[in-house]
Amino acid sequence: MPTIKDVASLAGVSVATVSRVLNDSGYVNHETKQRVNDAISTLNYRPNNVARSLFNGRSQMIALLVPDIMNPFFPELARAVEDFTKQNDYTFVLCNTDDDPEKEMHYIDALQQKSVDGIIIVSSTITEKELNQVKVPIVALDRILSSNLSSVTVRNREGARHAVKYLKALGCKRIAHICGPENVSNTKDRLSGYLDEVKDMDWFLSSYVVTGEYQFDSAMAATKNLLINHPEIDGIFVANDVMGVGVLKAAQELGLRIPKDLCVIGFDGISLGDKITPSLTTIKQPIYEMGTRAAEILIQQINDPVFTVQREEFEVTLLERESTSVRR
Amino acid sequence: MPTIKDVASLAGVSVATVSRVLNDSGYVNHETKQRVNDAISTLNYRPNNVARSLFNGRSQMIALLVPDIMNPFFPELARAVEDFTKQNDYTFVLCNTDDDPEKEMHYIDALQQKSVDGIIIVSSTITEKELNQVKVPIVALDRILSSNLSSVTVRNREGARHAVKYLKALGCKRIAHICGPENVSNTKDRLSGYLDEVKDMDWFLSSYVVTGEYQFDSAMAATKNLLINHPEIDGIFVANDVMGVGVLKAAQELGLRIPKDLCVIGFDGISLGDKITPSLTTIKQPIYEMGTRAAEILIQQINDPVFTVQREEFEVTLLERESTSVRR
DNA sequence: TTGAAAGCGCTAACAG
DNA sequence: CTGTTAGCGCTTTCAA
Repeated sequence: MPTIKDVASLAGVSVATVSRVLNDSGYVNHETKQRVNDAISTLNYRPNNVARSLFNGRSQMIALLVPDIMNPFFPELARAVEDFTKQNDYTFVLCNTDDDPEKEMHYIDALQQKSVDGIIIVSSTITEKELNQVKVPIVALDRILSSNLSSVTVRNREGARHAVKYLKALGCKRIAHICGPENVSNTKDRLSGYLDEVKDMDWFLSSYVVTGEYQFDSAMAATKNLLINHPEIDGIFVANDVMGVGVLKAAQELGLRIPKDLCVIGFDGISLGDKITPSLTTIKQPIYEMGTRAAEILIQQINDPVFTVQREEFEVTLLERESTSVRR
Repeated sequence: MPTIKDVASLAGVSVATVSRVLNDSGYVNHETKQRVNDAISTLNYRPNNVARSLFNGRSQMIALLVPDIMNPFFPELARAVEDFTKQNDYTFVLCNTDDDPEKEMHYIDALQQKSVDGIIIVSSTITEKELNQVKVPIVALDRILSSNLSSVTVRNREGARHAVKYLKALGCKRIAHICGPENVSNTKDRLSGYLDEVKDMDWFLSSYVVTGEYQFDSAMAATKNLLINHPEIDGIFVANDVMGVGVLKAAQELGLRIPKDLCVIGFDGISLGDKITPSLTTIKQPIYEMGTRAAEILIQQINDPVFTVQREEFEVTLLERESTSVRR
């Protein structure tokens, strides 16, 4: 790998001059510039980013920490963040934390030791104390972590209410809810929205709420139990789409006809929902816009040291598909 | 952020000594070590990795470049690489290239400028010329890129033959193939395996092979066309599972009963195949083992400068599920 | 308009 | 056993 010195001696100038043309800073004679650029291309020189980072303390690198890379929601989110950060000349890296506080802190430490410029994080487990260890700008995505942290989320509670109202309008008489892990902020919000709509119904039972841990397998198992114990259930609001797919699978294995016997509505709007049969009706989040906005806020905070917490809450929309729509 | 100097002065020693305890190298008095460690913890000192990297030219970072993070195959692969690299004290980063040569080279450049220690790459588009730009150890995964590059792949041709033989054994009389993009090495191998088994059949038509570009949407569209033009088709071997899901969707939209009217078998063995109804029979790759092995080879090449190309080819297995098995 | 030199934080000789 | 010092490759004063 050639260094700036090699370029300098080939061009017959000092390293300072090379640095100037590299960064387009200060004065440099047009001809000299030419010579330097020639040297750069004949040597195929690339500035060493590590040295740059060491000097100015920044790395032009932004990281996204997600809890579960196998849930398609997060790759979709990652695409958005990647696109936006790339457009702004940052290197984007994606890290998977398993929602494990240790892995999370490990990544945060490692990234900071690499002078990462900023972090976008989807987390439920991180604590205020750990957050204080973070010296670089940080934005919470999808979940709210702390009141003094910028965040990008959606109107979870309203979305949940919308889902349940919709099931009612379809004629569902007994509506259950498969929720996420209880420590996740959006689990609580979506559950609240559900309860808003059903808690005063005469048919409501607290056993209509079961957890699926935001995982396919758990959701499938939980649904089978639920439907066996409560065959009267004719509608399920599921707190995310991956679990929604699990609910459909469980219902089909029990021989239920969707949506005739059971209506199912998810939450997220991942493309997987449209790939399966029957396709999954859902409350759609503007995933791409959310990722983009989080990246935008982060970059803004990186550039502007004045600390201003921004909280952005996106609207959600009902996306009607086969798991509810063809009911007759 | 405290530096090694701060630690040194707090502990009343030189930076060299601090460095020694940090790296556990050379002799250092037990008591001194204690003092240094105390200073480290009171300051909450973390060594600056950038400075380390600048000095020794390594970053303890390994990157995986994948063509499509939205295809669940790659997150599954990434999990494996992540786990293994992490166990070996590397920071793992995941980069999405879209199989776009420009994005690919952009990442490779950026990573090298960050002194990345090694790269695992899944690519179809990269050329020998670009490969020569890469100065760090590199391992090809899932696809073969060049004869002088280590690689981890599977027995694609044999797997494909196995798939087709299996369809025949089930009683399929007209078997089609949905293939991947033609520039991908495993597309060719899987196609060859298919042709091995069908090209001499009296029923075989070249129009039984159509491309699905390894994408859900393309595969779904291609399948509809295929089945409308060739209603006699009663079995399809699909070159990957994501397309397999698309084939099932297309067939169901056409009102075909699976597997009674049409048997479908995919290739990959991603967990998605088991989440849908009917679940997708497939030729299963040992995804986790492959990712692990690629990481292992890479780390070996990082540590051992002696250049030895390793080519590892894993066996595949038939995973029988509902898209073929309940045929009667 | 250009160059010399200091220093970003760390490690590894080399002395002592 | 410990300290001094020279860089790793780059950017940025400060002088010229």
